[in-house]
Amino acid sequence: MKIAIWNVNSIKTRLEHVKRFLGDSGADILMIQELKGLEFPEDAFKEVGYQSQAVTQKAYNGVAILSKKPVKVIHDKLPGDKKDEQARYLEVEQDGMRFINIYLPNGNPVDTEKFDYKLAWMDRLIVRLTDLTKDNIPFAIGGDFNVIPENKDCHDPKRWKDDALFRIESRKRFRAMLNLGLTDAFRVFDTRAENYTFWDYQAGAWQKNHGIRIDHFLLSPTIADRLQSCTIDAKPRDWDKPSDHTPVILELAA
DNA sequence: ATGGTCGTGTGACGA
Repeated sequence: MKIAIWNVNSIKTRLEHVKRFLGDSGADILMIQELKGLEFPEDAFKEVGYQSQAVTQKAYNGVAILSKKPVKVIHDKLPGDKKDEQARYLEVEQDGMRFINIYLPNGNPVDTEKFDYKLAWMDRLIVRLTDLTKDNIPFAIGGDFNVIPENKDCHDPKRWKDDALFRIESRKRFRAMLNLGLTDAFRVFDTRAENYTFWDYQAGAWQKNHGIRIDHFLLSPTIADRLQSCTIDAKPRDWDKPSDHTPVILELAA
């Protein structure tokens, strides 16, 4: 089966892009982030053969899971803080597996409460993934992690040195997730630098390949055993009016 | 060093 992730930077603006990607990729499941609005075009996806589950809020954030087959929603927010209203987490079940879609907080500027929120959100996520691991529940978590794991995951480490996406506090927590026994699916197949999933709209970043790798798939051990491929599909970044992110596609043995 | 770009929703803020 094929599962993809994509930060679309507004579903209203990128509806045709997403439909085109579904057609091109034939993905069984597509997890999208940054919907950026209350409305979700459920009917438009139904017309092309995908049911959807969406968690939305006004203007910001928002995540959805599109699927050819039905899914059961397990959590529509990250457990651990009843006061957290931001639409950033969706966990569903299909065929005994959990698929978790996240839009992890950006965290900039680092000298504000936004960075504290990011780190606290990551701590809650580690608790959730620890629980799933203890219960031996097979899962794939994917989405916009807003973390640059290593130097080679950005074009210019000096430029990112003090950024919330690259600060040691963020990378340490990402590492803690890997240390649960999870696999960074993309890195199984390609360990080279200059593989990116995001390029800023400004300063010709895309044309110069000045990007960062911040959209990830992490797999629990039994799912990792079925891993066949994980690739970055850079083509949609070159379409008209693109998102600033591009999809990552995961293939698992049936 | 500065300004450079998008999106929401029509301001300023977020990325």
